[in-house]
Amino acid sequence: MPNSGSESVDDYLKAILELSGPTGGPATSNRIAQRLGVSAPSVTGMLRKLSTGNRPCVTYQKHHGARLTNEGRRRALRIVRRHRLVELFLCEVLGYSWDEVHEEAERLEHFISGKLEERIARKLGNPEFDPHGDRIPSKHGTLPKRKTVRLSEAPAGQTAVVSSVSDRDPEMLRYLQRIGLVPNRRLTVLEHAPFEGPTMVRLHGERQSRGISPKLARAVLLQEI
Amino acid sequence: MPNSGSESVDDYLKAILELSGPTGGPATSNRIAQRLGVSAPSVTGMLRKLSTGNRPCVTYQKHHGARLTNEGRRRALRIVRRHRLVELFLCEVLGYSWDEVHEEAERLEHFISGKLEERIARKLGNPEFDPHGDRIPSKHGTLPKRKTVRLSEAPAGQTAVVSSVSDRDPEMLRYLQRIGLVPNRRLTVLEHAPFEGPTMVRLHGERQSRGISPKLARAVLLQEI
DNA sequence: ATACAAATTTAGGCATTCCTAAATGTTTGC
DNA sequence: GCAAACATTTAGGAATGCCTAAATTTGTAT
Ligand SMILES: [Mn+2]
Ligand SMILES: [Mn+2]
Ligand SMILES: [Mn+2]
Ligand SMILES: [Mn+2]
Repeated sequence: MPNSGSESVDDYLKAILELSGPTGGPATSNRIAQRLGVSAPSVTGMLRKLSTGNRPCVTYQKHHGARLTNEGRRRALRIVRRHRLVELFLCEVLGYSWDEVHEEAERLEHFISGKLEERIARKLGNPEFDPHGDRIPSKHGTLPKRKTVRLSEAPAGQTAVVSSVSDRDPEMLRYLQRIGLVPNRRLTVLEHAPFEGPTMVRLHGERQSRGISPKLARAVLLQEI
Repeated sequence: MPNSGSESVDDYLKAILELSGPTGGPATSNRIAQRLGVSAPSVTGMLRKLSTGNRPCVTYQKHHGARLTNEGRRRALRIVRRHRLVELFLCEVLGYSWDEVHEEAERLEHFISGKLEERIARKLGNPEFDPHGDRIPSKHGTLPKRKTVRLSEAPAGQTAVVSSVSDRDPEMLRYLQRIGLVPNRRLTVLEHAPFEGPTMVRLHGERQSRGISPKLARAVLLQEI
């Protein structure tokens, strides 16, 4: 079976994809362990397994982290596609709110057949973005990368549009929704207050400026307009 | 964790529920093994496990099969509810045909959260029947039993309505659909031809009578009108 | 250059769930 | 009532994927 892959394997590949970032640098054991909530030795074992076989999913050098192979990247993107399609489907078709969908998708992503993936995508009109503003990889495994910057690192004075927000913390999502810091919202970055202070922003269409905690500001990606 | 239950456990409980039939008699190891496609020793091991713990799901006496406890029945019915809701959802919302849904539901049934179950049921208007005519257990785990008889055992001369059809063989389902032998269809049983011959029926609204193979006739349940 | 701290791997185990081969219990035909 | 036929359990073991404790390696800071 050249095409197996368990729930665990899926999650490791996805974690490596996300930790590699836009650069495609190696993901270290500890980062993977932290993200997946497993011990570091478990990661070592899995990396060894993923890097062997006739179609390895990662290249792995002891003590120097893991990178996805083309095969691994293809698989990871397929899971990400399913994850984001499921999230949007739950919102659009079943009335979920955007803070409820990530947890559900994290489970379901592993059990969506190719046929179901296709039907969901068709039902949604082959969408390009999930509810949090993240791009949905194409059915062929391509994912155009956007030039984005974290709100926490955007230069003061810049006017930009919210590209996406992190989807992992429901409470955070509810707060972002409440203050209107959602994908496609325009805003101007006023300043980053010193000593780990808030990032001050003005959401377009509102009079008052608003302070965003560093933690929140790191969870919001902006795109130039 | 009193409320765990893996995919495997789910499938064993469901198998025991279905093999017990309306009488609630014990399900034997070999029948369970055959239905789940595992070896008999695997079943013995699982039954031993399921029958112990602080909230056993089955009662089990060596060499004499297993019965569900109330707890086990509750769990099994929850899986059956999810299975049938998923089947109907795939048909109604995602355009699946009735021969495609069983396989997909067999996988997904294990990963539907209570919340998702609820949303699906609501979207479908709290339906009572799945696409093959089987009753969907209520959210509270009740399943009214219908008085049915297999077409293969219905008395000649009886006029009845198709109650449900077995959903496990896609090819069979496509054939049944093609000839119109579907839930709610009325028909009259003409005779059972000897030597394992066909059951002759007349579907109401058709002129010609039709021969149904014993195998097919065993897969169709009738209800008196 | 070296010693320490941090990151990572190795060693040894546990839980699940499955398997085959062998032993044992149950049922049935005579 | 008994032996063969059949059903079921026991014994022993494999694959996954996880863990903790104990090495080991790496990189940094004197
Ligand atoms: Mn998500
Ligand atoms: Mn996942
Ligand atoms: Mn089914
Ligand atoms: Mn199943």
